[in-house]
Amino acid sequence: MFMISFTEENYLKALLRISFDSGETGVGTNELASHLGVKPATANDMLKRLRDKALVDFEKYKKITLTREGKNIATEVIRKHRLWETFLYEKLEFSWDEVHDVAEQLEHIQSSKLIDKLEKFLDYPAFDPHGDPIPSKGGELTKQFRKTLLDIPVGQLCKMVAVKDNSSAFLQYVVKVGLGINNEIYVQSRQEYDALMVIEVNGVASSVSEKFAENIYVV
Amino acid sequence: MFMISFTEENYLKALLRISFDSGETGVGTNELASHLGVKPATANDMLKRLRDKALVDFEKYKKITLTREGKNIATEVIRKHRLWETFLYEKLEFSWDEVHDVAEQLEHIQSSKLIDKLEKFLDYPAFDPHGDPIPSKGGELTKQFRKTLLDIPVGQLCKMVAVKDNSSAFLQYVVKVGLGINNEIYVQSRQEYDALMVIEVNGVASSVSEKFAENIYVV
DNA sequence: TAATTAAGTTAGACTAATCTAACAATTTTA
DNA sequence: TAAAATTGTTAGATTAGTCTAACTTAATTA
Repeated sequence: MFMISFTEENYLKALLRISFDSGETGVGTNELASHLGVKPATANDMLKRLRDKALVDFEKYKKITLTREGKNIATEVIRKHRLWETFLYEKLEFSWDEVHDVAEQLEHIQSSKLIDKLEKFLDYPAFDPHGDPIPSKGGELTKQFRKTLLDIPVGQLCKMVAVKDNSSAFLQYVVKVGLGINNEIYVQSRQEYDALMVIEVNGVASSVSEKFAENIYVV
Repeated sequence: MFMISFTEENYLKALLRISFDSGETGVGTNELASHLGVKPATANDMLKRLRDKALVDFEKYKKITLTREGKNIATEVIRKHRLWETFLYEKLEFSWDEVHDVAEQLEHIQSSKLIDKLEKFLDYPAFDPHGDPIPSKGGELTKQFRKTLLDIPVGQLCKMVAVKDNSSAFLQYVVKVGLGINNEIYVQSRQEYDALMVIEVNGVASSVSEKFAENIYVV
């Protein structure tokens, strides 16, 4: 098996995440490029290299899909990412919004022994600190149907189980509203015009935007 | 402060290690190149870049030294390396000879918060699993005068405190002889001709070469 | 359906890190 | 001290990953 670089791993991971989030198999070049913060031309070059390595499939001007091997690698990277996040949160006392950026680096450490031992040390966790499922060794990224706060009607109570956006900026905002995993949220009202919502968490009411609401997963 | 790459960090670390081990301040290009497994020309190119960044000092055809800033970065990399080794050994149950290679990757993770929290989690260890001292935050690599097994006269008892060579190959050999940190060694005999020694560890006698003996630190 | 806009690709260039081969300076030694 | 050996440097090339600018194809819409 040939060497796979740090950068290639990031492309594969992005492809899996995008297709997973959108629910569609194929991913576009521009979509991928903007997700990775590179220019479409750059992504196009890399995609050709990944195709040569049989990690992605696509025809000129058509959507991109991961091959089985590409998907396996991407899943493994996500597995590592989420295990490291769990380690940082549970063992090193990192806060919820700090774990992502460091895990972005740690996920690329090459040592299957390391990740297996880490998993054991953490006692085989099923979810990371953001509520996302951790794939098992050689496993799949499980598709769980999830509602967002946007789907909850006015007057209903729900419970936050995970977040979609893992950026530090968003998570700090979530903390500021008084929210965390497993907190209950009561939907007080919603504006027709711009979907601005008033929610109540632990007795404190806050206004949140549509963009905010669609990044909060609830049950 | 400008960005410092993975590779640059390795060059700085190598410069510190070589000058530390040899006891001399200046390091030669060939010496550095062979330590890193690259060609002298490659090392020379990199050294010019490091000089531009004010991390090393040297004049054409002269020995290379680290600047204060270069030394600080190198020391920090070594600090990270040794803390990660301690983590792998103590928390993840890695064996003594397995920790080095993984720590070579982990030492380049950029997050001062991570390394401070890791140090706290490990309860501020002073030595890594190979017996080498862990520099404190912002500290120096302490020069400890150390004798090797080669310095012990026939008929004398000593105690192994550390190893010089951290390669997996060497460490596996050490384990095979029945040696570990803090084990007592009795020097039974030594050949004049090639310095071949017979040592006794826990009642078991073994023959070891000069090369082996000079990589074992004792008190 | 033809024109416009969006999406995707190509060509050519740049930087970092590496190499080989040739050359220059320094050190050793006969 | 002159020749040989060692050590260090330069020039020119290569690869991965990125860019800009120009171009092509596909999708949308008037």
